[in-house]
Amino acid sequence: MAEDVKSLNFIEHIIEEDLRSGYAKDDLRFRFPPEPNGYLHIGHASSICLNFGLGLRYNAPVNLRFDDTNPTKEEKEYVDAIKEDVAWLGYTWDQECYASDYFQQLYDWAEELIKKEKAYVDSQSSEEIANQKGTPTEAGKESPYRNRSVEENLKLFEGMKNGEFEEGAHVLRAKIDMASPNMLMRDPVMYRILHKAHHRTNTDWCIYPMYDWTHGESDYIEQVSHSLCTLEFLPHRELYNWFLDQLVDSDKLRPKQREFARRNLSHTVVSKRKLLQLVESGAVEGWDDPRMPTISGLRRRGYTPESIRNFADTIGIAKRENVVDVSLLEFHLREHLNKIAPRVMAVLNPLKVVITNYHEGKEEWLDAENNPEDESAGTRKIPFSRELYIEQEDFREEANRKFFRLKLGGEVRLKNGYIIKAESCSKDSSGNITEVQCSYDPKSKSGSGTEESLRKVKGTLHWVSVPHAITAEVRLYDRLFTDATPDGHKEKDFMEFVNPESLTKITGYLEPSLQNAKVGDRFQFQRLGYFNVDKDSSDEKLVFNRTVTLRDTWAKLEQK
RNA sequence: UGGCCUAUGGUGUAAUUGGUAACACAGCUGAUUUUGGUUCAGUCGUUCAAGGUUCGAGUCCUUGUAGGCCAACCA
Repeated sequence: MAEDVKSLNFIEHIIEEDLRSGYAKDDLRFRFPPEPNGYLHIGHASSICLNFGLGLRYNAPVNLRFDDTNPTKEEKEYVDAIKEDVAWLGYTWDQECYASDYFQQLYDWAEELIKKEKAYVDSQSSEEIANQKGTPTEAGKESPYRNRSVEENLKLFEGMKNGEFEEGAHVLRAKIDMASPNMLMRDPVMYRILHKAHHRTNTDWCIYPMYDWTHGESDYIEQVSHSLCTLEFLPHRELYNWFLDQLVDSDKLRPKQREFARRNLSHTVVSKRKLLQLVESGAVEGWDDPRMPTISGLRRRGYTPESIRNFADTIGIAKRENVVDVSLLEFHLREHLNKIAPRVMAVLNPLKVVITNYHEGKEEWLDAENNPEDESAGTRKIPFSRELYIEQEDFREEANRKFFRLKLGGEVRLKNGYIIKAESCSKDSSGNITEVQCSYDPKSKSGSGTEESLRKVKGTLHWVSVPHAITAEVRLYDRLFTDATPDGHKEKDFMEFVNPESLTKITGYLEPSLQNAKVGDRFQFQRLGYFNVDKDSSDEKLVFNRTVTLRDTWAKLEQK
């Protein structure tokens, strides 16, 4: 513990300070409060990791609370997806809560506020109320209904609850201060009438509480100690506290709200609205499209929960605006996949190689290491024969010394196999290379221990045996946006930056051991990248997603 | 032109609360390597500006500047 050198973020400093000033460690409790109106994305992951990370750090419970106060947008489908995503990230919540479970308590408290003349029923239209609100630089005007009697307010409020009025006929407002410099304090709406069925309470209620009236009170009911939200809620804190002031019991814990900056990721967007737009416009195929920065998209793409948690941990949390480079996410992804992904060979852009001095019809099963980073992963057998596929870009008729791959007259090692030498090549009528004829050194077999096998050859290529290869659809993903900050341009819509080449589907040739790969299985296709089996796979057809390429210093050299 | 928040390498985050500005990524060199992967070694580069307090300021004060948030019966 004393060796824990990890520095604290500002939230942890606040908690440590609270602890020092007498806060009992057992009183610590956190919550992750999603609204079930969409899918979770990488930005939420940061918040999830923050709250659940705090729970782990202080051994404190963390509730999963659905902020379900708006039946017009919320659905059970989203509740289920959110639970799946949080669990997949590896976290266990203490209680599964719903703001809708507190509707009765909230209603009772609202009546108390009316009795204390801290709330009133306003019967104006939303336009009228908006017009009276004033602006940030000028005070608002008081509603003509502001001073209704307690009795009348009580009666009207009950009528609202009982469904006696049309939507929009009345609202319940807190009576605070129409001249406050904080617009949120200008008699905010607490309840509106909505004749809509709710995903949990069905038609029990036809009035629904607003966010501000619900959130802090839910925290209080659950005795959440630190209620963490994003920066745009900072002005809400005054109102959060005002509501608590009206009803907090001094022998109960009083929650405190603190705000942090939402995390933005380069080359993507993290906003439910924009994500929805991508789905509805057909730019992607759904919420879990592997190009989406949703948790479900990242999962399908092949990301591991560990990599996302490490990423969240590294970027930390603060109060300033930020755009985290996606390469940091990819670093953590590769770091983890490098440790766990079995290596296999697959050729994506095949070029046939014929080993002219290898017997026709002969085949050998060679030993191949499954993961050089993990000895316990063991070895497997891969077939070798006279006809092989290598990558087109691994052969050139001529090339300089920097090109470590196959060229005419040059030698190269076939991974786990033999050293071969390119003797000649064939071309089609338009000059494209169609086949390379090579000779092999029979004594150079990998692992045989012979002098020849130990020879240093600069290049090593991956390959598959033509007669043994199986095929699969391989989906190559590139960044969804061509710009680092697609939604950071005032005069251009983010949709203009959608990368038209973010998905390429090709046929790949794979070593036969992949025949039995299961949906979700992750592999490193050697020298190419990490791939996983997509859920679109069937018994007849394998589909692989490219999760991320390997780091490629050769590609960088070539660009120069 | 009201109120509030923020400002540290290219990016993100730290700095024992006033005491040598550091960590990770990215970049660049080189070594190792049967993956141009991994690993290892090295390297580049930072406190928004101007004043002030102080022996000493990223940290405190003043004034600027820049960016963000706030006028939904959304959350």
